[in-house]
Amino acid sequence: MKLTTKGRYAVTAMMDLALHQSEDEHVSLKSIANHQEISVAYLEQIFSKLKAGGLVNGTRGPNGGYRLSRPAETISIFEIIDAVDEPIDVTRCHGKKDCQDGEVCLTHELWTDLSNQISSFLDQLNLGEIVQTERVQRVAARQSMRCTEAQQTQRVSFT
Amino acid sequence: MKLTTKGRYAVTAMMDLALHQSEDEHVSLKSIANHQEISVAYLEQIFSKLKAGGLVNGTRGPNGGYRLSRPAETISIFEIIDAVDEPIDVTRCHGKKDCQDGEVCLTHELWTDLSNQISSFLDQLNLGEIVQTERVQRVAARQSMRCTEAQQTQRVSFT
DNA sequence: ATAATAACCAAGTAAAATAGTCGGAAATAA
DNA sequence: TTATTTCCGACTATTTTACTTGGTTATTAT
Repeated sequence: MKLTTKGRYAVTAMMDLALHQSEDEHVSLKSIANHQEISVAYLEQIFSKLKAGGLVNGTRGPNGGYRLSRPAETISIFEIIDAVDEPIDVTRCHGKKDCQDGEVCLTHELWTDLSNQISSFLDQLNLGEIVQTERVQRVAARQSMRCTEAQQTQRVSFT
Repeated sequence: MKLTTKGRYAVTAMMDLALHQSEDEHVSLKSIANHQEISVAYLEQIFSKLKAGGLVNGTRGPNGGYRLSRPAETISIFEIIDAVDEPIDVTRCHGKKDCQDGEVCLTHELWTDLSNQISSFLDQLNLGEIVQTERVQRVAARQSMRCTEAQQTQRVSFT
């Protein structure tokens, strides 16, 4: 299967977006980088795919950044991972059923069943609900403290 | 996550074992290699792990080979993959909860939930049941034809 | 006894995938 | 016009995967 750091980062970043975007404000990759300890350069790569997948809109320039293209409740975790990683598919032939001599192999059905299982699980989870859970709120609170500290030390090192 | 060719081959090979072992006969890696198009050398590597995991017993010498260490109905797919691949675990910190600054990251719970989902799905599937499905029986029949052909050509090339 | 067969074992290796970085260009707000 | 930010393509080090190679040991049939 394909569930890599990139996919995890994508979901994390999208949660950060859902947590911090407000009516008229955009969230910059820099702030996400601060919160989540991911480099801006790598986030750029991830967001170019998220954008291509129609999940976010970006605006350039100062005070620019990204926002979700639609309400968090309508964005599933599956969509996010799907946009960023190769498709989730645990079969070897990628569903083509030509695993052995142009015909299905012994275990073909098993892997497609598993693929479906994983996909439907991730598909029923949406960003909005997850972001509202107590646990996520708690972690987010911790992160915004961290962020404030970071900005302070940064200010000190500049003067 | 970890679900690799090795894990797939392991499940395939175990199904082959379940299909072909009889009361007193062992199944050689060579015959599995013939059926499933996996090299004997690679199968050896896989079976050393399956053996270490207590899933199969091997006997050396002519007419030797492997057999399941217990009834196929009591062996789950999860056990097989677990024995051969690294553990199925989609979290980044491998369950240690120290993903970020020694504390859990935003998405930690999400990945553990997914891990559990996958594990329990694979755990409820057992070799015995799967091997008896019509689909598997059909593929197995095709493979034993293939095998007979192979043996015939082999015989020809020797004389 | 000996030859053949088959598991057992350790190490090495080529290719692919992953997880990033780097250097710049274009847009936009102050 | 300068700082900020997205946008874009290419490059690269590391890790993982998917094997192979070259042997050793146990067992059976002849």
